[in-house]
Amino acid sequence: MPRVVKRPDDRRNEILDAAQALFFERGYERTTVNDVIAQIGISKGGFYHHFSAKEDLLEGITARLAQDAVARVRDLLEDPSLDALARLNGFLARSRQMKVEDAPKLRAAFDVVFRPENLVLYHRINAASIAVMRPVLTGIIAQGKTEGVFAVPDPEAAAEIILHLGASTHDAVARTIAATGTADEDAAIEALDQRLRFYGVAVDRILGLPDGSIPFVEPGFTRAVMTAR
Amino acid sequence: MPRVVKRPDDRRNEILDAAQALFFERGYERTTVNDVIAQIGISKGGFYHHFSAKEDLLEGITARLAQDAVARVRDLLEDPSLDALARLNGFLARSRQMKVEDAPKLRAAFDVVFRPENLVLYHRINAASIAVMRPVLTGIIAQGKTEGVFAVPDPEAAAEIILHLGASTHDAVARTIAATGTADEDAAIEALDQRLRFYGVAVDRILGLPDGSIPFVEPGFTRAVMTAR
DNA sequence: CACTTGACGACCGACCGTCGGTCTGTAAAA
DNA sequence: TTTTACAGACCGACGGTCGGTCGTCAAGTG
Repeated sequence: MPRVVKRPDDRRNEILDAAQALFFERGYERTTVNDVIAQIGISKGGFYHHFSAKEDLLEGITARLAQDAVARVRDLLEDPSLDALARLNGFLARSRQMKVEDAPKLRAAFDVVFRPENLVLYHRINAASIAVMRPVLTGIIAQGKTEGVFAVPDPEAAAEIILHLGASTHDAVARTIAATGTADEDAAIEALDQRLRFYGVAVDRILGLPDGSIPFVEPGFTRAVMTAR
Repeated sequence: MPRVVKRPDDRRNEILDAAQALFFERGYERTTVNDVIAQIGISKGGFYHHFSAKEDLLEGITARLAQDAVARVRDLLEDPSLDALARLNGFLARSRQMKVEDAPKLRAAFDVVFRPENLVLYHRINAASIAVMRPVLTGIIAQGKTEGVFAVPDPEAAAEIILHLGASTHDAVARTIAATGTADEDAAIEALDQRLRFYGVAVDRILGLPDGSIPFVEPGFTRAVMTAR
C-alpha cells in the first residue's frame, strides 16, 4: 500500500467522518476498527497514531456534533436585545429548523441510533449534547430568573432536568420508528406529536410558566421529520 | 472437573447471582463469561446451555431486579383505601425505605455503576426499572386524574417523564460519588440533596400540584444513603 | 420389587474466528 | 538527522460453537 501523508487534523477528521458514517449505518458495536480503516485506506498503525482506542472515536464524533450544534445558535445566545423567554423560544425554533432542514439525514440516522442494540451510541450522543447545552440553557434560565419570569430555585438543575427530558422521548420516538411502514404509522406519529406537546407543557411547568408559553413543537414538525426520506 | 447437575431454574439463578455480583463489582464490560463460570465452577458449554449470549445476563439480571422491586410495593398499589396522592407518596416513601435498608450494598453498587465506563450497565438497569414501573405509575396518575387532583393530559406520558427524571440525577449522583473521601464530600452531598428536592418540585409541577406536595427526599435521606458503608 | 435400559437434557472442555490493540520498521517532512 | 505519520504483521483475549459425555428418571423386564 502506498503511503499517503496528510495534515494531522485532516486525517483525524477523515477518520471521524468515516467512523461517523459507519456508526450511523451499522451502529457502534457492529462497526470494527478494520471497517473504518478499510473505508479510507489507512493502516492499523495509522489509525492508532491518531486515536488511542475505538472509544476515542465516539468522543471525537460526539464532541464535533455537539460543538457545531452550539455554533449554529451562538448568535441567538449573544443577542442582548432578547429577553429570556424570547431567547429560549428562539433557541428551540432554531433547533427545530435545523432538524427540518436535514430531516432526511436525521431520519436515516434515527433508524439506526434508536435501535435497542445501539442504546450506547444514543446515550453517548445525548450525553455529549447535554454537556454542551447545559451551560447554554443554564444561562438562559438564569437570565429568566433575574428577570422574574422563570420561577426556579436553581437554574443549572432546571437546565439539566429539561435537557434530560429529551432522553425520555427516546422510547416514544423508537415506537414511532418501529411503526414506520405499518398501518399504525400515522397514529404513531400523531401520538408522538402529542407526547412532544406534553413535554413542552412539562418545560413550562418546571420553569413556572403558564401552559403553552413554550411551543415545543409546531404543527407539522413531527410529521415532517419522521416521514422524511 | 466433576459434573454436578442441578435443576435448570436453580442453575440459572446461580449464574445470574454470580454475574450480578461481578457486574456490580467490576462492571459489565470488564467481566468476562469465563469469570462468571469460574466463580461457580461450571463450563462454557454449561453456561451457553442456559444463556444464549453474555447480553442475556443483563436482561436476566435487570428483569429480576425490577420484578422484585415492584413486588415490594404491590400491597400499596392494591390498597383501595388510598387516594392517588397518598398512594404516590406511599410508593415513594417505600422506595426510600428500601434504599435506606440496604444502603451499604446499594452504595457499593453505586460506586461501580455510576462510573463512566459503566454507563451501559446503568442505562440497562434504569430502562428495566422504568419498563416495570411505567404501568404502575401510570395507574397512580390516572387515578389522580380522575380524582381531579393531578392536572395532566396523558397519564402515561407523565409517568414516563417522571421516571426519566431519575436518569437526570445520574450526573449529580456521579459527582457526589466522585467527591467521596475528599474535602468536598459534605458540600457534594448537600448539593445532591438540594438537587433531589428540586426534582420533587419538578414532579409536583408536572402533575399540576403545589410545590412541596410530594416529599421526594426527607431530611437525612441523601446523607444516609451516600455515606453508607 | 429390584434391576436394566434407554432417551433426554444438563453439562464438559477443546477449539475457533474475530476484534481491539501493539510493535517494529520505514518513508516523508522539517 | 530528527521527528512525525503511517504500514502491516502480529498478539492475546474474548465471545461463542460443537461434538461428545454423564446424571437422571421413567418405562420396561424378570
